[in-house]
Parts: sequence; C-alpha cells; structure tokens
Amino acid sequence: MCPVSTYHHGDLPAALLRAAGRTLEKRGIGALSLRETARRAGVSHNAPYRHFSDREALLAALAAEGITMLGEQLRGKPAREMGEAYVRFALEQPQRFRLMFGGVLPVAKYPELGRAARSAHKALEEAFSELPRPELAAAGAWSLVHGLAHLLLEGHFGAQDPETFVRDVLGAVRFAQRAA
Amino acid sequence: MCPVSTYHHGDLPAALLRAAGRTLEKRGIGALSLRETARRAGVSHNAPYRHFSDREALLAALAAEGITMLGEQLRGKPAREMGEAYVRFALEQPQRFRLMFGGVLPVAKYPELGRAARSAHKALEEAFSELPRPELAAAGAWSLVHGLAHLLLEGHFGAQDPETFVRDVLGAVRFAQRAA
DNA sequence: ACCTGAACACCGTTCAAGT
DNA sequence: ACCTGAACACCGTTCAAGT
Repeated sequence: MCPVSTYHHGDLPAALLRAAGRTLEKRGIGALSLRETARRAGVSHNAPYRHFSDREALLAALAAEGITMLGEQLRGKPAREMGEAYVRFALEQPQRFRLMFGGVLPVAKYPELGRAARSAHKALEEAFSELPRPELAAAGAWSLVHGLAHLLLEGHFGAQDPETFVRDVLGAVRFAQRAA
Repeated sequence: MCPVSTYHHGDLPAALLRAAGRTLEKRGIGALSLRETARRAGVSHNAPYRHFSDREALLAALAAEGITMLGEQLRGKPAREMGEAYVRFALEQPQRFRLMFGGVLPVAKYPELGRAARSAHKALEEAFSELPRPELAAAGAWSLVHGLAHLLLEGHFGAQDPETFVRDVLGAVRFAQRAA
C-alpha cells in the first residue's frame, strides 16, 4: 500500500512518542535519551530534531499527553471518585506522573502543559461548585490527592494496600462547608 | 596552621556537598554533574568517588541533608504552623525539595532517606495525637501540604501571593474529629 | 588512604551534505 | 521536506599509577 521509500514512517512524531513512552515507564526519565528513542524508532540519532526542537520538547510532549489523559479520566466523576482516579493514575504510570508534575519541565516554557492542567483543574472545581469557596476547596482537594499520590509513590506510607489507605485518608478529610 | 600537602581538603565530602548544594539550587538537578562538583571543589573529576560511590549517592546525601533540615523546622510546632513551614521550605529551596521527594532517587536504596522521612513524619503525627485516628489525619495533612507545595512550585495556582493562599487553603480543610 | 590523568562508552546538539 | 554521518563538547565510570 505505502510506497517503500527513504522515509521510514508515515508519522515519525507519533512513533517517537510511542517509543519514548515505553522507555519512560520502563527505565525512568533520566534514562530516556533522544538517541535511544531514535534507535528504537529505526531512524538516525538526528532525525527527531525535525519534529522536536530538543530532548526537553519531547519530554514536554509526553507530559502533555499524560495531563490530557488524566483530565479525561477525572471529568464528570463525583469528587470522591475523582480523588481515587487521580491516585490510581499516578500509581499505574509513576514515571509519566513524575514527568507531568515533578518539576522536571519548566511549565512556563510549554503553554500546552499549562492549558492541559487548567482543563483538568476546571473539572475538579466543578465537583466542588456547591461549596461557598469552590476554588479553595478544589485547591485543597487537588493538593491532597496530589501529595498523597507522590508520597505513596515514594513509599512513605509503608507497604499497606494503597486502595483502602487512599479511601481512609480521603475519608478523614472534610472541606469546609462554610466560608473559611 | 594546616600543613600544605597533596590533600586539598581536611573534609572533602563536606566541600563536595557544599559545592553540589549551590549548583543544585542554581541550575537544577539535571545540571548537577559529578565532574563539575569536583571542579568547583578544586579536585580532579575522579576524587569524589573516594567518598560517594556514584552520582546518585551524592544526590542521596544532599536529599538526606534536606529531609533532616525540614524535620528540624517542623518539630514542636502546632499543626497549622507546621503546614506553613513545610510549604515555605519547599518554596525557598525548590530544587532541594524536588530532590528529596520528586522520585529522582530510589528511596529503598538509601535507608538514611527513609529514616529521616520517618522522623519528620513522627513530628507530624504528634501534632494530631488528640484526634481519634491520628495516623490518618497526619497522612492527610502531610499529603495536603506536600501536594500544595508541589503544585505551587509548578505554578498551577497562578501568581497570587503564596503566603495568604496557603493560609486560605489550609483553612478550608478540616480533619475529621470523629472516626472515619 | 587519597589523589591523579588516560581511556571508554555514552549523551545532546550542530553542521554540511544527500534525496 | 526529511533524513543522513561526521564532529564537538560534555558526561559517568573504570583503571593503573603515583604519594
């Protein structure tokens, strides 16, 4: 169907993102090199520069993918399920989560990251819209599940079953029903 | 006083940690190289291996320093001030904070990290000891301030004054007074 | 013990050249 | 437009050698 040519891919950017995504989760951010990604995609170490201005730009694209996916998994859920889904995402894709939120990337430099994050943030605020200060409740809720995810990933809460631990911790917290 | 010799430092490990700490905060974790640290300390690129088995071990030592410092700043404070002190630490030393908690290091491989973190965790639990499930309240509180710190660092709460924002968010959250 | 320079295998990035 | 190999300046790490 496709003519064989000197171009190895119909869609090299997508192939690079796929390859990089696999390496990311398997070996971590630090071990994710542009040269190896190119090798895995079957192109020269230099070809990626046609599509990503540098290594950081490839990482930013992976992060944006992840934030969008996370936003989709939150949208429309009630608050409690949202929190559990947030932590589940982090536990299932720890390296992706770190890349999205671990300070690896200068968010200000990649507007798509801020955009995707604001969209997910909005989904959260909607879940708290009936409270008197929904923006504070949403900020608190986001902080809570975000910190919980990070600390679980780092192993700071021991080896207990994450599922029930998350439920218990979220159950121990209330967001103010009246103005702070 | 000291005899001039081929040994440049009475305490090379301390000199390396000082040099690395400066580079860490100024240029970030990714830019922190063993070779440059050695250069700054005035020794050959190879000397650090006498004291740190590899780059990761140097990073782990920096992280342990930081966790211990943070623990000292929390200990003995009432819960609300603890939260504010936690976030302040993160905002003042963002790169150090990321190194301590950002998943850069395999915590399981460096027992001193776990030890320092458990000690800080204990300070937190003491502040919640009057509640029916202090361990859940402490986990929730830690998660909350931890996530708040991370998200502020990443700029996800916009440009508002962090000091009052932190106070407002912490004020909007209650930890259950009765068993969950 | 502690430090050294040389060497190796990797990077990210740039460049001039090919189709 | 898209891809290539050669080249450069950096790394982390290992090694044999010096005091």
